[in-house]
Amino acid sequence: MSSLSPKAALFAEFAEVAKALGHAHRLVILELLAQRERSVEEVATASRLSIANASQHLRLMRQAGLLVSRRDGKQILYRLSDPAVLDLVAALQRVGERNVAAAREIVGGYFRARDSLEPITREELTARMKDGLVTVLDVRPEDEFEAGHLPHAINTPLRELAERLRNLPKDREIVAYCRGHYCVFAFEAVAMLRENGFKARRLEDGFPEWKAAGLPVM
Amino acid sequence: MSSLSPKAALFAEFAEVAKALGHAHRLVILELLAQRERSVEEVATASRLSIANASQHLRLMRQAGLLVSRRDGKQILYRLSDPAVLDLVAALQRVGERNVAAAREIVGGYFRARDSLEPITREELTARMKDGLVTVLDVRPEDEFEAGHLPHAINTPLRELAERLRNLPKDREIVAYCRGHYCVFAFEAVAMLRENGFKARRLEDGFPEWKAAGLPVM
DNA sequence: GAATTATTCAACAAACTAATTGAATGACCG
DNA sequence: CGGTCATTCAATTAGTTTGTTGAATAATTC
Repeated sequence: MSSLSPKAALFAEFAEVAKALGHAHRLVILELLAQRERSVEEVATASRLSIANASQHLRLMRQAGLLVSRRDGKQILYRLSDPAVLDLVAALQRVGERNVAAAREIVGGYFRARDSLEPITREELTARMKDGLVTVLDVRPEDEFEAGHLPHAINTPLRELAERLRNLPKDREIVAYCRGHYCVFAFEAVAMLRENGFKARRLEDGFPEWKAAGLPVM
Repeated sequence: MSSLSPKAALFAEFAEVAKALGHAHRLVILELLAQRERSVEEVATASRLSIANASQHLRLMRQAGLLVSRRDGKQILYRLSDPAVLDLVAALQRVGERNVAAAREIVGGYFRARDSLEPITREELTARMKDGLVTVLDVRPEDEFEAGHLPHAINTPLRELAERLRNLPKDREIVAYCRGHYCVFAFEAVAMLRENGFKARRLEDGFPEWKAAGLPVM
């Protein structure tokens, strides 16, 4: 590295960051950590990896500057190093969605089908919340909800949604959100709600993007 | 791929895009193609790779959706598939610069030293150009200048700058630009100009970003 | 249609990456 | 201070990526 020209060295560093994004498991881990700080074990469990394997992926992303870690008692907690990491992942997903033929097919075949119903933007939702016109539904797991959520949001993890439908208003519009743009929970929730006669829409992306945009969180 | 859940398949596709960015040579090639469409041979020559090697990197990036190619007579010409690719590379560089300790050192040691002089933003430059207050200097190679440049810009490749200093105005501010944020030409040009008593500054980034921002080009 | 030119393909060795296993480390708790 | 728990390290294996070489392909020109 030291023998390279400054520019070549810099580009080599940028390439390291890109490499750290270049694995599906690591993108899954990034989405998990975008919700909240987690221990190695939590990451491993949530992403269905062995502890040692998760630890290795986490170390690699920390070395690339995507994550930072801190010790809390026996545990090591990891989180995103910077909101700019979210922007990077968003840019990656935008290019991926736009340009990759295979991804386009997947998006077309699964996500788009569940989304003929236009998603609502953060701006729109903010306006409607101010007017008290919507019920906001957070369909992420409870622990992620606890770590931060939209103001006045109701938490109902997807698995429990069917049983709790009676608690939701039929007359008001419901806006569901989850982890991010490609999180399936919100798609599924909207589909289920509509099948049961609710007025439901999906927020265009998830909690991390809302928080990163500087909008109020609880 | 077909056996994966839709979300896992999508994340695997995003990972492919990231992998395609994960090599210093490919980032160099992307910077070259951000200036203008080029043939395989031109890319190979400019990036100092063998033809077969350059061809392989280009194919890989095309498969990932970063590039598109077309045939023109005997040659195959490659270009960026979409302006979103520029955003992605910019996001990557931002994270790289912010988070990677090694990169920070390089940036500190080389780029920052040459840039105590604040760079000028696109907005500022647009305003000053309107008032006719600046001379705009394009220090990229001639072929890249020919393919597109800022309005009223003067092209003086860095190698020829020393000989052509007499042709530049001492009383007006000179703003130099080149390929992008991490292109060394503009840094070097500003340093040389200042050593010779000119009022010189650097544009914050390069021609591709200017064009992508929808500003006028010639 | 044969020769020329530009690019890609195929095969290979070297280097690197991913996942697994089990051992080592380091902080906490009784 | 010894035991326990969470994480990391080290070693291994299998698989992937990189760059090189030379042959194959595809369009053009003579």
